[in-house]
Amino acid sequence: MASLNDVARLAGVSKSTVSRVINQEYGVKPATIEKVNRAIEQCGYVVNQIAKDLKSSKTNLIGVIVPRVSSHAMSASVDGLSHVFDQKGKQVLLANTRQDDARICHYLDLFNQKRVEGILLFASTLNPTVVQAIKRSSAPVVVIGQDGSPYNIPSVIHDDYRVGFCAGEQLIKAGCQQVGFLGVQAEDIAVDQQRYQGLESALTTLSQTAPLFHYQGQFSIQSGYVAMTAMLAQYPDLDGVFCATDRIAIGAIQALQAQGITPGQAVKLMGVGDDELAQVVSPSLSTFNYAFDAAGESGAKMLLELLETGQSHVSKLVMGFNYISRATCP
Amino acid sequence: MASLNDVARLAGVSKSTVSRVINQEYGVKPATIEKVNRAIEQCGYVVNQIAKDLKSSKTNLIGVIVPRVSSHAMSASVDGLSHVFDQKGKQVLLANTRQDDARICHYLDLFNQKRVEGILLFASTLNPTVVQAIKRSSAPVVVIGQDGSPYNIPSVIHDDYRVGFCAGEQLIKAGCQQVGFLGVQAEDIAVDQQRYQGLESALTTLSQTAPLFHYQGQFSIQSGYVAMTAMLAQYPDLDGVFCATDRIAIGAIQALQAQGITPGQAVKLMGVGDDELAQVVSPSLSTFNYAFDAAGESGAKMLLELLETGQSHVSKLVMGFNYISRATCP
DNA sequence: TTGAAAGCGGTACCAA
DNA sequence: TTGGTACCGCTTTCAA
Repeated sequence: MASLNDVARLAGVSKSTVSRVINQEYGVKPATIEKVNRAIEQCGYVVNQIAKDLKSSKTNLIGVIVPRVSSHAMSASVDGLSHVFDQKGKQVLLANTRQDDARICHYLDLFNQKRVEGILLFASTLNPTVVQAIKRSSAPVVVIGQDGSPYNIPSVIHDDYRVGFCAGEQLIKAGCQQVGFLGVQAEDIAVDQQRYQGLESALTTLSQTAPLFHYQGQFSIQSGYVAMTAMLAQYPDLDGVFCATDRIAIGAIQALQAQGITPGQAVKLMGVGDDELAQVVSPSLSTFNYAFDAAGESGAKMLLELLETGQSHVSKLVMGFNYISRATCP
Repeated sequence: MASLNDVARLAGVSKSTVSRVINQEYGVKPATIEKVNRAIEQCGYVVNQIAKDLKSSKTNLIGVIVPRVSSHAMSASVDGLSHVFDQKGKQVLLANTRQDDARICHYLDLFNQKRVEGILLFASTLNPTVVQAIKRSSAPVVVIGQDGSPYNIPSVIHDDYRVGFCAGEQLIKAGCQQVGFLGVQAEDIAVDQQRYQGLESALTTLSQTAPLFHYQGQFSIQSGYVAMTAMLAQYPDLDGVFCATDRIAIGAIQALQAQGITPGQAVKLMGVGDDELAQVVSPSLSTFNYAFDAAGESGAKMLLELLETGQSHVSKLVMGFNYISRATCP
């Protein structure tokens, strides 16, 4: 592949001159420009950004680590953030951990070697190993989805505790007295712990009851189905279920229907995330709108501010939400 | 940020020696290794992969261009391909055109400057400008989703014509006699043209009729709704609709229901893609299973083979599909 | 207006 | 076993 040197030789000028022409610098004789451009054309020269990056120690690269991309939350977030970075001329290096948290550290290190300017980490857990890896990263890291502020890590989170509380409120308002929670792994503070605690708080505060159960499954329709089936057997009297995600809720709906129960009547339920699925499923699923694209954008902007000013004024950004009432909890 | 030189000075040895220690090369005195490692620790040295990349002219970088990531097809494909690249130690540089085809060329050029080793392009159109940009790319390009073989561009495609034909077959078998097509922009050969032509061929061959209409809208539920509403007004007698994607079909279902028509009875319909939505919507949507994750993987493997052997034995890979019969076309 | 040379942070060959 | 040095491809003084 042709280099500056090749072009220079071909045009019969020096490297410096070619460099000047390429970067449209001031003070090159038009005739020389012409000569050089012909040479560039002739040998199909393409700038070597690697060499430039090395020389300037600037890569315009942003690392993004995700647990997977095929979920409403992830794909919307990635669309959001990529737009922001795009406008700033930053390129996105994408790493997919496939839900294997151990790989987070691996990618954090790899990204630092590649000299990314900053890293956006979509975390489902924030264990000590990960925190440590973040701490030793030279590139600033913004965490999305979990609260890193206790470790002084700038984060964008959803208002998970309050969502749980609202869910409790709504279920109580709808007349539920036996309410359970379908969550995920305990390590997921945001999705499992916070949402559960919010619910618990609402139930104790507003109706002097405690959640009937706290099931911990996976992020899938399948898992929601299994969970709901099991809980239904164990607590035949339950009349309200708060599901940590819409997909889990969809599984729960299917499980209820399999038992001849119409969701929204004897048993009310709701999910979180406003996945397109929620609008489409029948009966339609009451849920909370989480602005995932905005969260991605916000994380990106936060990181950019961190890069530009050396520090961000916001150390923790809590995204709001809206309750969307549909058929499963009218 | 500390460099080899800094470490060398700190350890009182030469760059070469530090390099040897870092790369665990053979023939360094244990005491020296110890010294160097202490120095590395002390100044927090991190390998500069940019410098290595320049020296070795090898980046381990793969460029991936997508029109957007928040769709079932895209997100599943990206999950698939990232797994394959991961295993080979390749990193993914992700570009999001946001459905703006003009940006494809921009990214192709940018990626070449960044010296990616290869490019995976998810295309919704393959216009002459794009073809030209692909041709001048030094990094090999594999196209996914559109057939580039006429231009001698290796591609992974879905069997769009045959899907259209099968859809026609199924609708006819279900008794439909007035069948229309809800497509997308004409530039999308695969999704709009091929699927339509397959349908047309089935109808003319098997029932000596022609499609009632060929509507061209967008890739969204909303657009499907609008389209179905309009077509229903124009062709009140229609009894079968083939939708280019599941999301369009979902919109169509909602439009039918808004008119008091039960999809699957007087009007049968089916989509393409086996989006999770199709399983969840009510009545459930008959569709064709496209293995998007496998398509992503295949594209990745094809590209890797191209990189390793200099040329691929496969120049066009056609992915199969399965018909999934559900309530909208029993 | 142009060229020579140093340097970004590594690797690799040759000498010592 | 170690160090010196050239070089990867580009930018950027400094001189000419």
